[in-house]
Amino acid sequence: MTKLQSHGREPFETVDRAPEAQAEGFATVRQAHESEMAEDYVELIAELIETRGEARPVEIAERLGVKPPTVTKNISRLKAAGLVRREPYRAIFLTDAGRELAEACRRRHRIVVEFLLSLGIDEETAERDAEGIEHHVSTTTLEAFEQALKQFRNHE
Amino acid sequence: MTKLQSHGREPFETVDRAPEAQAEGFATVRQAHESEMAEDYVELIAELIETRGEARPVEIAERLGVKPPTVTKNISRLKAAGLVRREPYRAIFLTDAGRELAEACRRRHRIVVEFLLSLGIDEETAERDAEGIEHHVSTTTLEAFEQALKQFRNHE
DNA sequence: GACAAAAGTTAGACATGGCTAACTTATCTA
DNA sequence: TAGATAAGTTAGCCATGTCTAACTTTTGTC
Ligand SMILES: [Mn+2]
Ligand SMILES: [Mn+2]
Ligand SMILES: [Mn+2]
Ligand SMILES: [Mn+2]
Repeated sequence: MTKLQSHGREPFETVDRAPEAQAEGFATVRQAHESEMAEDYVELIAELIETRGEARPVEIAERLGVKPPTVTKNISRLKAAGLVRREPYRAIFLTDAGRELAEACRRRHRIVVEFLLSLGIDEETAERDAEGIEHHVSTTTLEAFEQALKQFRNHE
Repeated sequence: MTKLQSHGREPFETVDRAPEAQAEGFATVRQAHESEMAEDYVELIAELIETRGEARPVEIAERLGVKPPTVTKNISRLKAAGLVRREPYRAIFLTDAGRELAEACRRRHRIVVEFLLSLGIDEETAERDAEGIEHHVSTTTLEAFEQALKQFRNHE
């Protein structure tokens, strides 16, 4: 029976983890940030193609809130990564790999947003927070969100 | 009565937002990433001081999974930002501002972890995902998490 | 079809946050 | 207390993702 000195009802307890486990956690976050640019771009490109017929750098820049040269540079990185196909001065297309990644990202994005909405959060906040959160949600957590969402839909 | 062609039970609908709103969302994510290093460091420093008596670069490096020179560089940034006080080759202390930030971050971190745990997620996954998610949780969402947690604790 | 406007690219700069190699300082131990 | 070991720093490199300024290409209009 360790943990004797009980101190008046502390609702949370800081779990202390092994240093390596903690380090791995931070490494996971850094990795997530490395994939983030690609994920947001292909997701957006897929949506632009669907809703506007094509994906143009100007529009990508406008939606992401960055300047056109940033888009040019990043698109060429995506091309090098085999996610998009494109010739200079023309619209941007997704490769099969790009389309696959985009679909996975869109699905994940929607689940995160819907989950936040189910908590009573307003649409604007849900979208904003989801835009960052989505990249840090593991498969396990995504499934938990889906599960909670299902419960919510049955219940209310 | 718009939206005529109903297609077999689509559980999610992609909300299309104004370009500026979307851009603001991405800008928010970028800002969150700018504060992330400082937040993770002060949080960890506070915990090391509490549990080990002092915060040493080696230990910070080990826990973050980075090399010592990275810590040196980042600590000097934190010092420039007024979050940390320290002399070369000595342990690291938090300023009042640093302590305040650390407390807010620790609280937020705990809430996110507890919330994920309440969804049935295992501890290791909860901690890992929370490490990234915490930086993208607005006040609104944090409150919603707390609320859900309260419900959960009452219920089960 | 010429030319103006819009879209896109290139070049070059900058901040951030990682790294290694080599050096300095502090701590431990025989 | 000397010498070895551990801890910490410095210098310099790199990738990422942002920007501005200037140039090129495409598009739209008269
Ligand atoms: Mn995103
Ligand atoms: Mn997204
Ligand atoms: Mn974190
Ligand atoms: Mn993030």
